[in-house]
Amino acid sequence: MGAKSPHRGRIVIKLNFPAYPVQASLGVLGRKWAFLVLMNIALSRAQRFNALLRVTPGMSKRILAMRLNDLERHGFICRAERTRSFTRWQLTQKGTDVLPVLLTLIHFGSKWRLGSEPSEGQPSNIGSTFDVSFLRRP
Amino acid sequence: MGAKSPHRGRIVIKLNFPAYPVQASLGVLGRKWAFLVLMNIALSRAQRFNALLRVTPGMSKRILAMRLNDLERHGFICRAERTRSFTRWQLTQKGTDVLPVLLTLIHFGSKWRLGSEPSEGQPSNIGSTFDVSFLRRP
DNA sequence: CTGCATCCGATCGGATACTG
DNA sequence: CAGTATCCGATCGGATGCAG
Repeated sequence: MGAKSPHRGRIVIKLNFPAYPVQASLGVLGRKWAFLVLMNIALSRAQRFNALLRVTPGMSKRILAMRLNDLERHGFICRAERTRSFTRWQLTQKGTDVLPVLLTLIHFGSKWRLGSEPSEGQPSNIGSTFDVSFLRRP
Repeated sequence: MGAKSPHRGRIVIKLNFPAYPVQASLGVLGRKWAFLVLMNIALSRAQRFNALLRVTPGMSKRILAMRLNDLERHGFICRAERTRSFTRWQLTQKGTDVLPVLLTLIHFGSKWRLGSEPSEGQPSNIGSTFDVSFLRRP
């Protein structure tokens, strides 16, 4: 993936990413609610449609359905169970591999208290909470 | 930040993030080109307007200016030098703290070859390359 | 060289209502 | 319960031109 070539007597290393992975990631996960949906599927036992809807205040049914489709099409999640009355979603391997990104992002976000800065105004996600009450142990 | 309360005889831990950090981060960095601009400032010696423009094929002047403003207003970057003929941008501490996120994101993106999947179609960033030829050592 | 102003088509996502 | 269909205002970002 790297190539060397002389450049004014110096070593030049040129990396060329055919499809730049960062923006490509953000293209899917950067959409509104997407990361949140992924997290909630990852962490909750409530991987069913209305449950996900409940733990994500402010997100509409339509957006949830869209995000589930996006995430499924891109291989982040899959249907673990599908009866005639409900569907249960779960992470794929790829989806699981995103979690480290998520954690560093949370770490960063927490450190800098994103969302409470003066210039932030009204972030589009204001009021969205992350409810992990489902994490109760038996 | 956490609260315990009884719930059907089990322990319930409820975390409530007043402003959810993930989406808040993405609100700034998730916009098109934003992450890329931040990276190029971080890694290149070419922190000047047209230089950034050159190493980011496909991005328009207007968008670069917008992203620079966004990133500056949110404290990711600042002007290191401003003469009447040019400006040099550099990362702030906050901007530097984003790099770990970036690295995990690159790691993930590389593993899954984002952008080259069948269902990806035409990612919005197609053709954007990450040129680090400026990393030549003296 | 480093931006800002304007225009404009494309896309996004919220509200609401409907369906198997 | 788990979505789909339709509408619509808001926003985004690309193109182009102008300015300090």
